[in-house]
Amino acid sequence: MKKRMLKMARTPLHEWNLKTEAAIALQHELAQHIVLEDHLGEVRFIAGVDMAINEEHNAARAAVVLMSFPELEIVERHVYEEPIRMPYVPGLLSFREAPSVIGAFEQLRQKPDLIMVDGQGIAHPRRLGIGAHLGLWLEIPTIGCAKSLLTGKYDKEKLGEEAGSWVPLISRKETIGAVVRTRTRVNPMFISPGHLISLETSIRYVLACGKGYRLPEPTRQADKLSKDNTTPDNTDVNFTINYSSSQPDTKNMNVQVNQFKLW
DNA sequence: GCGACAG
DNA sequence: ATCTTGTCGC
Repeated sequence: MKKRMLKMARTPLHEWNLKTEAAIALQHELAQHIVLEDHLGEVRFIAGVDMAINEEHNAARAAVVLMSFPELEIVERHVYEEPIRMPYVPGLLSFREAPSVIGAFEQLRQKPDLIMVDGQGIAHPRRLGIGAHLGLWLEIPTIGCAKSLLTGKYDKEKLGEEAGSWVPLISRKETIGAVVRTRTRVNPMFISPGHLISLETSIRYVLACGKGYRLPEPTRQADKLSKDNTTPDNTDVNFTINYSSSQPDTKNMNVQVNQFKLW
């Protein structure tokens, strides 16, 4: 029997296997469609996504964890693995990671109201970091939560040491995000709206998802799931492997597990 | 021309 | 991203 999952099946926005020049041109084009006003309804479910790479096995593993809000309890967990498609190129991260993340998202039963992505939102050279790109593709509000800076400047002196303090991230005279102290005396996070959300609201949700760690809980859980080879928890993990990303439905195995270690 | 450069 | 031991601080 087949499992029901979200059918986001519609005409694909675009191809993913593009040459550098085409990818850059596409980012400029897509950035024009980003909406930075809040288009959120009641937020009951927030998803966190992250990736892990295993060069040795040429495997890319994407993880998505759906959590209830504001309780922040795990509702669903999915891991999607496939061959690595592209090398990492600063500014073109989404072309390497988004396809896998989308594969993981297609396993979700419950559609999230908000997504926290590991990487930049619009705080990107062409204003289309992976957070913004995923928001456009999925048509769901997204927030970019990066652990380091890609582009932009900020007043390091004015950033307080206490959790909750933040300063704007500026680029070309414009505010493209915020440098947020998510934990006292710990390196800040670089937050920027992805799509269908404002910067103020983005910061609000990131702080509301804080559990005393540097990473907001949804992202932290996804990070753990993509890296850990075992999951000694209560909730099961849906593990899907696509052995041929070039031919999506050729070989695909999907299993429920609570213990896994494929590398 | 010279650096900087998410994960 | 991944590698990789001990160690400083609340």
